[in-house]
Amino acid sequence: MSRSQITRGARLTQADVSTDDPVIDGARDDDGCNILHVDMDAFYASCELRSRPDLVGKPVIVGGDGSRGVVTAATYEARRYGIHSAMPMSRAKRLCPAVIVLPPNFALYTEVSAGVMAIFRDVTPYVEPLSLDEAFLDVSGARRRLGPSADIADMIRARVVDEQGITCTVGVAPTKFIAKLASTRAKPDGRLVVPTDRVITFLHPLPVGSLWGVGDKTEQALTRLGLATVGDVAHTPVDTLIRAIGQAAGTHLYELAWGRDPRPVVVPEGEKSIGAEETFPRDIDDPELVHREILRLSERVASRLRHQGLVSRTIVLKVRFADFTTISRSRTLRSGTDISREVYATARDLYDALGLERARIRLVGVRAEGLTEADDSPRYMFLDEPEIGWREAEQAVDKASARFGKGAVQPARLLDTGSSDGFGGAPVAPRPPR
DNA sequence: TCTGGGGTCCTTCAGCTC
DNA sequence: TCTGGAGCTGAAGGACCC
Repeated sequence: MSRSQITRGARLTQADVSTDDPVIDGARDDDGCNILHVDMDAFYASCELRSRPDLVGKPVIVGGDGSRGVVTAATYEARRYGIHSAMPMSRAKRLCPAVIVLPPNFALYTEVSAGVMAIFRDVTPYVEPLSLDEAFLDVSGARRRLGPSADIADMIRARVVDEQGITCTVGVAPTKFIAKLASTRAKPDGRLVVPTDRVITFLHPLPVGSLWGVGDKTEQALTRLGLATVGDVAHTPVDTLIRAIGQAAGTHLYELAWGRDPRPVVVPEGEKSIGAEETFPRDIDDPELVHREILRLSERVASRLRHQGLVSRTIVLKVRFADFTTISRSRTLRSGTDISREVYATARDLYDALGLERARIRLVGVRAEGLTEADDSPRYMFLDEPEIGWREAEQAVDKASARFGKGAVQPARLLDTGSSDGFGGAPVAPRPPR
C-alpha cells in the first residue's frame, strides 16, 4: 500500500467504502458509537513493503517457506488469486506462481505495533489490543476533547499513515462486536460507522460465520439447523441454540445476533500463559530427538518467564501425531517456576509417561500456565537444593545471551554435534562483544 | 489441499473434601 | 462408619481467534 493511495484525513464518502451498503455512514450519525475497532491492513506484508517500495502493487506473501509453511499475511494483490492467511505455502504458490514470498520478521512487526498502539493511547487510555495489528478503543471520554467518534477514527488513520507508513481500517459502533464487523466490511483503508439504530439492519443479512466465535464446527452445527444468516440465529429460540452448540456458545451467539454485546473495552492485565511449539520438518519417531526439542522449547518458555518476571505453576506438554490428532498432558507443581531445568524435567516426564513406542510425531509444544509475578510467588526449597542454584545460573545465561546474542550459551545437548537429523543446532561459540 | 505458531475460553470428567 | 450430594480444582481436549 503506497501513501499516495491514502486519502489522509479525508472523511469517507459512501462510495469510498461500498456502493450497495444500506448502513454506510458518510454522515455524522455516530451518537452512542463509542467503540472503535482499528485493524491494520495486511499488517505483516505492509510492514515489509515500507522498506521494499519496489514490491508495492505486486502479489506478496509473508510466511515460512519450508515444506510445511503456511501464509501468515498476504497483500490484497495476492488475495485476488485466492490466497489467504493460514493457507499452505505450497497451495499459495500453485494459485499464483509469480507470488513473492518474504520470511517473517517479528521484531519489525513488534516495533511497528508498539508505535501504532502508542498512537491509540494518545487518544484514550482505554485500549485493548487483540494482537499485534488490531485493538479496541473506548473513546467515550475522548469525544469531549477530540470531537465525534468518526473524526477520531479519521485522525487515527491519518496519524498511522504519517507516523508508521501503513494503512488501517476503523470500525465505529456502539459495541465491540459490531465495531469489529464494521472494520471487516470497510477493509482495506476505510472507515465505517454503524449507528445504534442501524445495527440490526447491518447485522441480520450477514452469514452466520460472521458471528464472533463461529468457526467451521459451529457453522456446520448451525447449518444443520437450517440457519444461514445472523437473522436466522436471532429468530431461533435460545434453547434450540444451546442444545446444538452448548450453554455458553448458545446464549452468547443469541445475544450477538441481536447486537447485544455488553463487554467493555478492557486494558489487559497480563498474559495468562506462555508457550512454544515446533512442527518438525518431517515426522519423527526417535525419542532422543523429541527430548532435545522439548529441551529447546523449555529453554525458550522459561527464558520468556524470567524476562517478564513471571513464574508458572502448571506445565503443559502438547504432542501432535502424524495423523494430526493432538493430545496434551499437564502437571501442576508445588510452587511456581521460571527455571528451564524444571520446566524441561516436567515436560519430559509428561512425554515419557505417554509410553510412545516409535509413534510418528509431527509437533511438540511446551506451555506454562498459572502465571504469577515471581516476586509474589512463594518458593519451596528442597533440603538438597543449594541456596545459589539453577535459577541464578540461568539468570547469568540470560545476561550472557543479552550481551552476546541468543544461543551464545545453552545446554550442551542443544549444541550441533554434526548429526544429520535435519534439526541442526544453534551457534556454538559466543562472539566477542564489538 | 493438507494444514504454523501463539494464544484464550469453554466443556467435560475425575478426584477430593466437607 | 458409611453414603450421597455439592462445590471446588485439576486435567484433558476441542474450538476459536489472529
